[in-house]
Amino acid sequence: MANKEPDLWFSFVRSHRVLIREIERRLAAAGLPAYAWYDALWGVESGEDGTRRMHELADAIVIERYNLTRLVDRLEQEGLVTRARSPEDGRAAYVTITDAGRALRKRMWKIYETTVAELFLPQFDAKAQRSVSQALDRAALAARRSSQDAQ
Amino acid sequence: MANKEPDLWFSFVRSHRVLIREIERRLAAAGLPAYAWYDALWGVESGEDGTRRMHELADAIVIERYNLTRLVDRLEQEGLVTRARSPEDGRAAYVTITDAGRALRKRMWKIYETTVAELFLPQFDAKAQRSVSQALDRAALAARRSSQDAQ
DNA sequence: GCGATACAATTGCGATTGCAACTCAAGGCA
DNA sequence: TGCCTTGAGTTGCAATCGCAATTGTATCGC
Repeated sequence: MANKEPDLWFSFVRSHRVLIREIERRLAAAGLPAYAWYDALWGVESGEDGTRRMHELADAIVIERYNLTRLVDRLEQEGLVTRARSPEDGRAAYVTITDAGRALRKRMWKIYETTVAELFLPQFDAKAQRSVSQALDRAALAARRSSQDAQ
Repeated sequence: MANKEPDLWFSFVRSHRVLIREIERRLAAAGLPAYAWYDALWGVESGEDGTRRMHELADAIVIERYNLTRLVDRLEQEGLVTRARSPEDGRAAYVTITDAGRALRKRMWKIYETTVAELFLPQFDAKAQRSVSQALDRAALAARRSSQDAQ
């Protein structure tokens, strides 16, 4: 996949794809929606009163705004979230999770968590889990900074 | 993003998204094609005589076959690869990289490698790079096994 | 107060992806 | 040989994504 040293990087992208693919496969096999829905539902549910502003949510789950708009459209159509505009700031849009949304997220979480706990986490001991996750967070931060610097 | 312990997993997916996004941004800023093309070009180029069979390539770069068909369509249209069928096995299709394909891959690689070397790799020391990449490979293997077992 | 600028969210449209079905060739095996 | 199953690759169509506007609102400087 590369012609030099960064094996770690290629292990990173390859394992990511394979694992996501397997999670998607198990979710689909259980008749549940795609992985992206979980992220969005959790992003909403974890906000104050199960509510979040759109751009805050987009940032949290690392998804482009225009895609979030339409993802939330779909969630709303399924009755998993509701939308509201803010009286204070006319630009702001808020998303709130519904009971159905919470229930679905929980069902997805069972499969999602099992898969991660079975295939991914056991490959790291407790100490490594901490240090690797910190290293990845630093990388994410560096990347965010870099893209902001470039405007 | 989750409601329990697997912080490592969420750091993993978050950092992956942010990093890929930044790589895409830099490639686009340099007027180069998307990240996916790099993968495909490298997958072809790294084969014997710069040639690979379709399904072998799909497997190597972790992409679905039907998507590979169309990705190769686009690469072929741009003159970056050529296609050929096998005389021995009438089912097999071979892809071969062209000089233009090699040149483009090299140009992309400069940006790609710089980004990874700048934002990602420095977060891990040499020992960690080895052990983490092994852990990720084990996870990928486990996931592949799991999906095969399920047929 | 008013125009220029910045922000938040959305939308039109073309490109890409995912699923399921399909074509054609190989490999059993009765 | 003839039939059935499997394998490799592709395609039709619907869903989703990405880019470049667009709309509407807030804020800043004068």
